[in-house]
Amino acid sequence: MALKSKEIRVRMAPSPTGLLHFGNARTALFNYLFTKHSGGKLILRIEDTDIERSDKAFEKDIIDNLKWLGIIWDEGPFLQSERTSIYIKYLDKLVKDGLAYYCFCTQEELEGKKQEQMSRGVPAKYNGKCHNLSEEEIKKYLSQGKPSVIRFKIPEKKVSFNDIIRGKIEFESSLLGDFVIAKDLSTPLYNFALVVDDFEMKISHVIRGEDHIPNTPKQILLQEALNLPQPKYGHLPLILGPDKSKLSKRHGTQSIAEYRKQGYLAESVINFMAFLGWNPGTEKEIFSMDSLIKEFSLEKVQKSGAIFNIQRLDYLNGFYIRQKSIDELTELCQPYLPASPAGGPKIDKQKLQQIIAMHKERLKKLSEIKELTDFFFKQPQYSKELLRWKKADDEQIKQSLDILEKLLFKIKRWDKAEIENVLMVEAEQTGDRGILLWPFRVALSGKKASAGPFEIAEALGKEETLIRIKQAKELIL
RNA sequence: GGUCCCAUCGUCUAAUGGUUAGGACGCCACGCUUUCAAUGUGGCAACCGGGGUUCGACUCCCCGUGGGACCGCCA
Repeated sequence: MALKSKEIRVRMAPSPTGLLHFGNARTALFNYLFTKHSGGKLILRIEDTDIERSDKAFEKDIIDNLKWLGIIWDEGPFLQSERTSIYIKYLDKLVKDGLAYYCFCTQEELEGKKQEQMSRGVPAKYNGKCHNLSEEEIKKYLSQGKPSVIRFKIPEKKVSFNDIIRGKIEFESSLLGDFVIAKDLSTPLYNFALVVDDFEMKISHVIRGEDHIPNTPKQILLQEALNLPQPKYGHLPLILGPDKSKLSKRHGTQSIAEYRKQGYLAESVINFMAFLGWNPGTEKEIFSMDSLIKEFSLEKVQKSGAIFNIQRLDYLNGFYIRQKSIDELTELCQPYLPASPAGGPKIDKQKLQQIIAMHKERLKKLSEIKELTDFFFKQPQYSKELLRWKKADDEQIKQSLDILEKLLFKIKRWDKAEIENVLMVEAEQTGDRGILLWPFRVALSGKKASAGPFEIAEALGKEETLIRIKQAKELIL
């Protein structure tokens, strides 16, 4: 049965049994892009039928991070746990119609069967043992309180659907086995609740991970039994770990929250995720959410899985950081910096912006700002050897520091251009600028790699700069 | 084991029967530079294999092979 309405209605249906991770988030993004591109409505549905594993904290994490990413829905969030009365009607009908039945098999019994089937090389599926139970037997077992579940009676037929991304996919339903659709009359399970909800919410397109392909025939059969329309399906390729298996916890933390905490920008994560399985067909690689919406189409989605490549995310994040204004970037870096300098020079807002500005293009993620700029907030600690430029001896280093001290002391207008002017004249005369400039930079930063010494000196201020030169001299003695 | 899905540089990918197989990340070299970045230039690097179809296959078909997903009273 085809959907009557032309309206495009799409759902994101995460289950709150874990944090929002790259897999979920990418699926959510593609749902969002598809919906917005086609002017449809996006519905957020929380699939929390499993009360054991569902957690409000996860639900909150998913919602918060979806918002942070800029993936905004039009309706919901709807919680399946609050919709049981709706499912019950449909479940009831199915049982009354004889299309679903009680099963009293124990889990041990079932597990043994499955192992046996697999070792025999036949499809692992339920054998339909309880399908032939009589009314009396069922009543008896039920009144005895014997544990039971409700299974859907699979009709034997070919089930096929036309996947938007993959084309025709066909299954033989006899290989499926009667699956469990509810624990009891008031506790529906995933496959059942989903089919009812997709109908109730008038979902036109189901866009989800490839791992759901095997669920699709089950859901189609359920739709047919309930006489419900069939939405269109599109199965996205999986995001893979370095070992090419489905991305999961064993590949390390993949939660969006964790990346966010490390200082990845939402725009980088979005741009990155979009290209995991999709590309515009042009050589353009930098996309904002708006331009993604404009150019996205499911037809251009890849069929094969994409390995999660952190280096690319880092590159993108560095790129987006460099696009930020100093104002904005300073704001973003603030949480990663010490609240107040411990023993170092006073740092006001303008100074802070100066410091951020000189590290802008060295940043791959915001959290790195701490390590990069720590010497502004406290006296640097370093070994004497670090002051040595190439094969300079102690005497040479001392001489350089003396010259620096003398020249810097005389500077009236303390800004980086003036400092550079004064020092470069001297540095050029030595024939190797490093003789003067390397110890200068190390004395100020205590690092073997840092931003340029002139801008550091300017930000540090004349007094602090001279203090640090003196400290370097003490080290060399 | 069964079912299903997939297959271009290390990675993400372009190519829709005719290209020196293109771009990006990463890597290497060089330039700029006191260092590290950023940046510029250049380089290395791929059509899984075998059969067809065709004047011509990365592109279409078949068979292998390889990888993956699923086979829950999870979603």
